[in-house]
Amino acid sequence: MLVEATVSVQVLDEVVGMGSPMGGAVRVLEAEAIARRAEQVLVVGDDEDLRSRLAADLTVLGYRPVLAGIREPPPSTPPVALLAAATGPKETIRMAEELRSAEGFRHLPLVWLVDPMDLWVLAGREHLCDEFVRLPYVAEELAARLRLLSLKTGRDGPDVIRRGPLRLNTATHLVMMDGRSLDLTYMEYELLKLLATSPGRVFTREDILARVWGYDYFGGMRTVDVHVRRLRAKFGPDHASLIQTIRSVGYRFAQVRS
Amino acid sequence: MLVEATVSVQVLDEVVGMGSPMGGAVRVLEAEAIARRAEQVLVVGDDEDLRSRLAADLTVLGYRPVLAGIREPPPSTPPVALLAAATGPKETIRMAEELRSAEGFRHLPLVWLVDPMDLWVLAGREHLCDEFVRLPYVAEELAARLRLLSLKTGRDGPDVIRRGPLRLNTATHLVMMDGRSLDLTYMEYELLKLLATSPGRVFTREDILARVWGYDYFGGMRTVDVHVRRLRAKFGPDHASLIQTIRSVGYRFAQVRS
DNA sequence: CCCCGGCGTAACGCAGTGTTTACGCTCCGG
DNA sequence: CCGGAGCGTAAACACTGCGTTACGCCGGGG
Repeated sequence: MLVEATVSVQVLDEVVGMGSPMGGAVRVLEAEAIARRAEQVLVVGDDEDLRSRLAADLTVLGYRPVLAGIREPPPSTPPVALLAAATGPKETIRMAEELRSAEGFRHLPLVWLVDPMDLWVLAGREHLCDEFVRLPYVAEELAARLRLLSLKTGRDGPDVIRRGPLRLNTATHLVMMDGRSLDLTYMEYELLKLLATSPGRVFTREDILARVWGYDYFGGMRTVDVHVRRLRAKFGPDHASLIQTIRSVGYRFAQVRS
Repeated sequence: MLVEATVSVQVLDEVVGMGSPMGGAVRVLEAEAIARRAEQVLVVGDDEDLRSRLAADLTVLGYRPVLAGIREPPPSTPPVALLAAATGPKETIRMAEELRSAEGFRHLPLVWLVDPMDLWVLAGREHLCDEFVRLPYVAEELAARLRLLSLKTGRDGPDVIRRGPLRLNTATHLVMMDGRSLDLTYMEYELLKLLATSPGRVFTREDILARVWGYDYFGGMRTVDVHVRRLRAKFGPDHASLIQTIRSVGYRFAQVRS
């Protein structure tokens, strides 16, 4: 499983690496399909017809659909979920809320399938929806949106955080920069994980000390500075600025385009 | 065009300045002024028909479209751009690459308008596309995607204070004016945050010193003046009047439509 | 026992910021 | 028309906060 995932990333990077005209694009799609053969997509909803069509299309696109009804708990934790409700937008909202409040699915990116007439329900509910597709959907659009979503959320799976040149596998504690693995100590890893899980967000030294060192920790603030410096040193000069200093406030992980 | 804009600003300032009773003519001008304050959207491309339809829909949706051809440089730097090409996807790619390599537009979020037949061009070009809309587009979908995009790029959300052309993200400490990011120092940021959280309310220098510099602070009042000046300088001549001086009283943030 | 990696603390210098001062302009009342 | 209060502006000054280095403690493994 781990080996498969690694191979996938490499193949995808190579494919993305070359810019290509029309003929190449087809090859890109095929190669991508092969690369992603292990990637699961959760399809949840009560619209049997839509669900089965999605399953078929996803299979062609190289994903592995995992079907679930609206009341049954999802059988596994795929990196992304499609919400397909026949009973209308109210049911979609309910499913989204339920998934977001369920342990293990809190950060699962949600893709809504929405009738154009029901688009109004999204207003003010953007926190429940990471992406949406207009019905009737087009398979190519679905594929493109899933690709964009995977780039934007920076997650290659439930355990892998991707931020620009950085890969952080929270399951194996493996950290990679530009494909080279970084040897981080425990505190360095925890600090980086905190910052990288919320790119752009500013953390004060108090925040960091409390959340990494523990709420009962009592020590100097400069501890954080020094650990940030050690991280930046291991990042190398090209990527030292991935962690930015906000003077008189704290630190933040840079907002990088994936 | 330039004259219109100038007039609008003057009228707005007057209207804001006094609590004003107004006749019909003033109302019209005020509406223009409000429109000027609305969030700008750059519409660039060679599809005249699509461009004008987008302009009309965006206006209805409360945005302010800024049109540009494919060869002319954009007249300003709005926070988001729509790419509308009639000559097909190759032109869209060219436009995206050009904008991304142009100084000042490097981080401009790009929304592609794509024919379903041309969706393949997106594969491997995700770095040139932050969002896309399938043609023929639906106005409600466009609105929803623009909203989602501004959430994801941090231009809107629960932590963002929106005041006219100003965006103050308290989570990332990022401050934007008309889509351009402002580089503020800590005191400048805190001062602006205080004023902007209560637009229209007048703060005396004592108020400001106590709430920004601390109740135990003891120093000259002119400190506030100097920091206000630096803020206005960074706002630029067009927006310097966002912070208004109330002679013999103090300062206040202008009341603008957010 | 010693060695060594991981971690916390202290000290120092510099760049970036905040503060003070000085001067000129504008507005307004006499 | 004059004078003063209030404010804008620029520049000099003072200092804080951060990066950086060095050092010492602690715990685990050889």
